[in-house]
Amino acid sequence: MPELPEVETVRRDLDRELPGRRIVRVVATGVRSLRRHPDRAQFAADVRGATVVAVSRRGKYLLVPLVGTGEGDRTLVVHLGMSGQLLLNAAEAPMLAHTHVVLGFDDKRELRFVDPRTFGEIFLAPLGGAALGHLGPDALTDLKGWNHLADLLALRTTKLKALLMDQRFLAGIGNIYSDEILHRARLRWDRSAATLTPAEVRRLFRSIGEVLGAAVELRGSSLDDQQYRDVFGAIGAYQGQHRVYGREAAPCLRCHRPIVRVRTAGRSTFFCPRCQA
DNA sequence: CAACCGACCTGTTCGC
DNA sequence: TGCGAACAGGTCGGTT
Repeated sequence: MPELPEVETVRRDLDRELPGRRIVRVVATGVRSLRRHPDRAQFAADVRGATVVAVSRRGKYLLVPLVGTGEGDRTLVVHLGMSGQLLLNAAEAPMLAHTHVVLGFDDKRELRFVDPRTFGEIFLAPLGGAALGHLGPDALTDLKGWNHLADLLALRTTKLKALLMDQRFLAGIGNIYSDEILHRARLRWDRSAATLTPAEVRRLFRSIGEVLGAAVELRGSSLDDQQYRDVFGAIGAYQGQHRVYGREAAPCLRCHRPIVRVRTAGRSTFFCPRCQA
């Protein structure tokens, strides 16, 4: 479910709400959500009593550095997977099904990790550790210019969409935003990365920033009004700006020809065969 | 290195 | 109305 804009929306809200708050209660029941911590009681003991320093993000991972954890300071890392939500609730609010981890704060609020499909996870990592070492530059904050992107693209023969979604190449882009970025850049999903002209690299660079930036402004995409929610339970609004994703057979908003959907590597890709080349 | 596949899960939607 | 199949924003590991 959540890609960079959704995770960034969660990050911004949590970074406004949590720093300075102390964790006074931990419920750590989710075996799969805490799969890196076979000893969940130990995880709870390590987190209890710690104070949130800040909330940052790298790609689709949320990073919550803590001071005062069991064995020195560590970072709480959260990945939402396909169906994960982080909700900031009053302690007395009813508990949703599939709530796997609850952090109770010293202001009577709780941060709850809810995740029906359990593809997401939560774990503690050493501060500044190598837990996320496989990630490439963050697609929103680390791309310094179109030459930087040109350098990354050089020598890559992969298809553009696969490359944009490869978290080792650029961190944060998933199935929705890769399609939206490539449509805005007027590039086909199956173009080999190494064949881009300088003008095309520039279009791709601009499109990455514009699509992700606009999606963050609108607090992400909530496709079926049930899935992605921000920490207050509200949906995003960027789905109303989608130009290709979920629009099979609908007219392209640029050239009015029908949008086409293909399945590759088990997932849907939407594009306009006329204006993407 | 690149492309594809199944696996990991639950919930919702679609077609008969 | 019922029921199985298909599908869903992600990632990993294995195979070709």
